[in-house]
Amino acid sequence: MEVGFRAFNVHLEDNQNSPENSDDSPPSPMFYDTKATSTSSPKRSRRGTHKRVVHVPIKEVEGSRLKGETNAPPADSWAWRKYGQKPIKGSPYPRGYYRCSSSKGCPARKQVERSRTDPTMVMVTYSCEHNHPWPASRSNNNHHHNAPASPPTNSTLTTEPTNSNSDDQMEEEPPMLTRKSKHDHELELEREAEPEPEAETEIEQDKKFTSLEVGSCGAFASTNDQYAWFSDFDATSSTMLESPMMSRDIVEDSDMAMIFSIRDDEESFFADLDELPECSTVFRRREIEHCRKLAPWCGTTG
DNA sequence: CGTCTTTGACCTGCGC
DNA sequence: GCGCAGGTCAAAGACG
Repeated sequence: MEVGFRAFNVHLEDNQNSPENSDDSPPSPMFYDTKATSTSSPKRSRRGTHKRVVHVPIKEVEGSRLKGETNAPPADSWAWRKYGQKPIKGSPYPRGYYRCSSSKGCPARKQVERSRTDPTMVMVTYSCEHNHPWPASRSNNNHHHNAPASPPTNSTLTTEPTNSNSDDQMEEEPPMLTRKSKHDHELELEREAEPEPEAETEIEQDKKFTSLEVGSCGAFASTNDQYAWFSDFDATSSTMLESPMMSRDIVEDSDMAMIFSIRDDEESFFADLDELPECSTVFRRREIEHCRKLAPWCGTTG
């Protein structure tokens, strides 16, 4: 199973400086101005939508790789359907275009492209938000272990999604699961179904987050389901922190700041875990503990 | 049979 | 206004 959707680098595509460019050379102007301000045409509005760029280690992606896809989409719990692929000038890797297939009219889209400078990373650009709740079937399972992660809020570490309203909400980047990975994911969930000691506290956290989330992600029903996918992240502190969703609130916490500072260590730590395809359960536990060390509030109610 | 991937063509936005 | 590049559509084929 995909260890989860770990965004090692999350950036809000805010016109201005997209730091991520530092990572990937900025050959494509898109990264700088894609986020236009007017979403006039519902159809092809290249710059009409806000985009969030997430860097994900290819390793994770491999887990969900579909038939030798060069850059399979990192797994999140939404169902994505590929509708196009294009070679990008300046990049040796093509960019894949995916749209949410969980719901028919869902405008959510994402672009998956391997990093030019770091082939081990894939850049996932999300645009538009889901106009439907988190897939119920999945959320049910997810609820088994709601992670105490972090407050689901929009925004990101670096920039505040001025994007406003609807577009931004995408934050809900769900731990997506592609067709095949979905199955695996569910199997994993079954294995993990066992309640954990932290369960209660996690629930508390969940409640807490629930209240927080409301309002930030208004586009779709703000319910636990909405963030059910969080469970996929689980206590993956590192993931959560960098997830576009939670970043903002988290960052507000001084503790979190510390976490960010140590993120490098975490990365290496989790990187090793990545190697383990089915360590999700252990992984989560360790993450939780780790998280607690880093942030006392993590995994506890107070 | 339904869904998804692939792929070429078309459309739109932007820079010159 | 023209050309380039990115983004999307839609048909065909593949897979479960």
